[in-house]
Amino acid sequence: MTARPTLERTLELAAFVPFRLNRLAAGTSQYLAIVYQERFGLDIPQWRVMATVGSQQDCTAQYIAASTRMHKTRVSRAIAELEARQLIERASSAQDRRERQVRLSKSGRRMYTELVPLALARESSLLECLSPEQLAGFLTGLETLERFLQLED
Amino acid sequence: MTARPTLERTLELAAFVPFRLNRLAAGTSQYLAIVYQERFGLDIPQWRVMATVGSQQDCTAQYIAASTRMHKTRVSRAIAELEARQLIERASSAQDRRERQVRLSKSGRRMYTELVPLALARESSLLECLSPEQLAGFLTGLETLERFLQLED
DNA sequence: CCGATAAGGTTGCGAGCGCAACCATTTGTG
DNA sequence: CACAAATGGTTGCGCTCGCAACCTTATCGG
Repeated sequence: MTARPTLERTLELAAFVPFRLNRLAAGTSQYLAIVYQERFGLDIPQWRVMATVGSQQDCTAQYIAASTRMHKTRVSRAIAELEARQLIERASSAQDRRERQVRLSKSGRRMYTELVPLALARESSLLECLSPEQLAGFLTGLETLERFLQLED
Repeated sequence: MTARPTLERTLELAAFVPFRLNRLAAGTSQYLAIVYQERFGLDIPQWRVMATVGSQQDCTAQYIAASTRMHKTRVSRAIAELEARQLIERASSAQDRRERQVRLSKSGRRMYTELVPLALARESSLLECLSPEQLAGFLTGLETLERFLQLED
């Protein structure tokens, strides 16, 4: 356990948890990039939109923004690019003509069904470096931090 | 424990660890920003340079880039801004006139001694949401992941 | 029923970042 | 000793992102 008094006069960045979490997140993204980027030519916003639309068809840009925690302009641009690549389709909603329903196209769904197992396998291959007890402990801490920072949906 | 078969055909982003780690890192940065940003007017690169130079005086830009894992251009610009604010000073090295030794100025050191306790306290206040056992388990998993992804110095 | 306000979504713009190219200096090699 | 290659660091450029402003459509209040 790395207990540490609060009154220290120096700060080692390599031991500072916020820094380590940023570094870990970047490393993890890098580790995952090989599946969505090199193989499918998606960047992170596009990948997140694909993942969201794939599991929750007929959703709005707003819903995507909320559940991915991305800014709505970032979502808007990712959607526009995916539509240009004909991976998703948009239809104006009948009830509310401001919003547009987003769904996967045929080729989008094909990519999705190919992409998801690879992404999940990559996640597993990452987490396999942890023993079952380590994984459980890590996820418990992660959940508590998420609740504390109100990061859940 | 969130065991999950690898052959699932759908992916819930909210349960996908790489996504959750990115979200946590962003949330943590946000949580920390109040000390270095609002109070001292530093952005993240500047804050990291300050932290590094403060604990390791007379280091080079290269050393800062390596230990913060930032791109050397990002470091170069952060240093230039901190120098313009007279928080750090640079002196050309005698042995190798390409490199420049970076150190905190008087006012830089004053800011550092004010900043470090606040940052550490903020880190503690974040981690206090975890029980001691949760913290230990979380840090253990974090370390293992760091080793696996080769994120250490 | 009309005007004000809000909500879904897009776009112009400026800031920050990484890549590649560059300058200055040092090190290695014939 | 000279020249090629490597290293520390900076800068031009294009890309991405978030903010603010905007357009369109819905909703609310009188």
